[in-house]
Amino acid sequence: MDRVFEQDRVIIRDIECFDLEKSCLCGQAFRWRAFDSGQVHGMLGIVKGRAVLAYSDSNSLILQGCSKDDVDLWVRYFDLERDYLSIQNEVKCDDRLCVCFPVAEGIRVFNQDPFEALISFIISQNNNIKRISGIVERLCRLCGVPISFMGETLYAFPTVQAIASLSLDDLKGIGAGYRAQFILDAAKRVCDGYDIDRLSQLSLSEARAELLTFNGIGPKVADCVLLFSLGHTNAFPVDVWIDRAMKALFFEGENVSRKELYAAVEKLGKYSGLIQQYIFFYTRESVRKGS
DNA sequence: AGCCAGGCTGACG
DNA sequence: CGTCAGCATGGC
Repeated sequence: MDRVFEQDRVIIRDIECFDLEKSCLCGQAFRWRAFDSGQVHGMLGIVKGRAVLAYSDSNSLILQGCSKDDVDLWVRYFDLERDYLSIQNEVKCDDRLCVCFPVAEGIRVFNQDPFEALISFIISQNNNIKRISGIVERLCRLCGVPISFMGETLYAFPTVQAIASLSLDDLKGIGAGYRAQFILDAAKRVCDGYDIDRLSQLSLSEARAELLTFNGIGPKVADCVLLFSLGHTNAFPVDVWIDRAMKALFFEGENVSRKELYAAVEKLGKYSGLIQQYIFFYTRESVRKGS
């Protein structure tokens, strides 16, 4: 995985197992969208206030608009240093999980900003991906820092202070509904000094217990934050899709208790969270195509 | 027109 | 411990 620097872009070569579009649109992050610059077609995103147009060319990832100083940030974000080849191969050898491929081939689990993940997944509860994306986007337009990129204005995910100083009506105005209070509570708590990053140092169960003390955060949202932003590759978010899929794949379609389900998850090992993304994508994809 | 969505809370048994 | 209504909103 070597890097080539050009004037306004960086080329990262020799990347295996990376389907950029799938990874950006599979529901783990809510701010990526397809974009056509006229010259290249790729994914447009903004992370930690840095905008980028990312696109693939054979085994290379090209980041247009990326400065030299930010390459490490993106390598970390896209989880490019992890060996997904061996993880995928192991999953393919599992009789119950192999059905996820090649549908889910190339999905990588991103390392998002923890505060953004915290707020985004609070919004995600009892909600659908399209509407979640809309609410997050309106939140960014409401109080995020504007950035000019590729001829348009993008908005960074708001700072902790920016969200903490919103009113309940501001949040209801962008469609957050009953989650408005949860968002505000979380932002105020972080603004008052709660250290989210510290959760990456704790064990999974300790970190879960911490997040469960937030108003509006339960087991599912907690695991999303831990998996998608804090490096807990064995956090395993169970939503309605995963619940159905796990029962179909592991329990012959029978209804089992949450405890039994988590026992099966344990056996998937330290990368169960990554496997969860394969299952999630496969399940939703097969529903979308009908069957 | 209803049902559902990357669920959680509080009440109740 | 498990179950369950209620919750705001809009996509389908």
